[in-house]
Amino acid sequence: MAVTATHTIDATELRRVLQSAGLRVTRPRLAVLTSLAGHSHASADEVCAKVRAALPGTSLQAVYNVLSDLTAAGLLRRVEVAGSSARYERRVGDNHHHLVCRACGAIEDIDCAVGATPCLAPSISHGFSIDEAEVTFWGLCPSCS
Amino acid sequence: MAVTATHTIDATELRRVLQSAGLRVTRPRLAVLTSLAGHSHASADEVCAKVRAALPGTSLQAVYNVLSDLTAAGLLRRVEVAGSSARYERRVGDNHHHLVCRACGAIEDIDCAVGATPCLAPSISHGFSIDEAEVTFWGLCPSCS
DNA sequence: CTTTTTGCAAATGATTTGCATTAAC
DNA sequence: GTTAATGCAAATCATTTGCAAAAAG
Repeated sequence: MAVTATHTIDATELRRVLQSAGLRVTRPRLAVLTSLAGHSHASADEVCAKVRAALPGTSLQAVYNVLSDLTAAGLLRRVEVAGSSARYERRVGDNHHHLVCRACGAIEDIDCAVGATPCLAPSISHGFSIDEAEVTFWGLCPSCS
Repeated sequence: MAVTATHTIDATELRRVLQSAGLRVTRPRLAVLTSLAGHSHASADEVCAKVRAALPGTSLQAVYNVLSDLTAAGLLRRVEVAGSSARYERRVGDNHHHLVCRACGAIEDIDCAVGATPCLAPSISHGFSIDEAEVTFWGLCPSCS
């Protein structure tokens, strides 16, 4: 039976991504990457739900494994925002920041004004060698305000 | 039996703090506030250990209750850093930031260069009304680097 | 055929909840 | 005396771990 065209296009591309990261190409991994297309910030649960739509019977633990492997390989970025479970996104390595709605938890990406890493420097560093400045903007999204 | 002098001084001050926040003055609350003196960033477990030194038999759940009440009353600030349990500090309302060691988890306060809240503004706000910019600087502390 | 992944179950850790007892006011 | 806070146990939630069965290269 033929694989649908839309999946073929994605899969070929994603297959390459996995292989160049030295990871085996598996159905759960392709499904996780596919589910995180666009600029979504999905939790493990949400990813699992989307993955199951394409690959029924996938276990939540398998999703956790995949997310962890892909994050370790640098293919995903794990975003931890106070008060909610971890979220994952495909934008990596560009040092962007996040805007979080206090009411509904919605997350938006915010491009960093400065391209450098870290993009900010504190006045006093207490002798630390700083490699990243993580910025979270808190507020209310248009629908909640 | 006499209360020790050092406790009396603290307690009088702390008692006022609790009362002006509309909270009852209890031994566990005084002990929690005392344990968070200085510029410590302690977890619930650490607070509990310190509290028990002064007030043996205090339950961890009571400490959680107290921390939650005091945070809700604005007497404590809860700091959540990715990868570790929540920490509490007594510096509130001054919009300061944190410096975290990736290796040992040590946390230092960083005064915000700007006094305003939020101290930063993103270039694009996606229609959000932003009230806070939370900044976490990641790096290695002097002992770990 | 060898090694990595998956899937399931069970464990862990942080935190919250419910409720009777106790302490503040 | 009322009302709020404590202490204990049990529940919950996100996440990790261990191991046998299945799939990838």
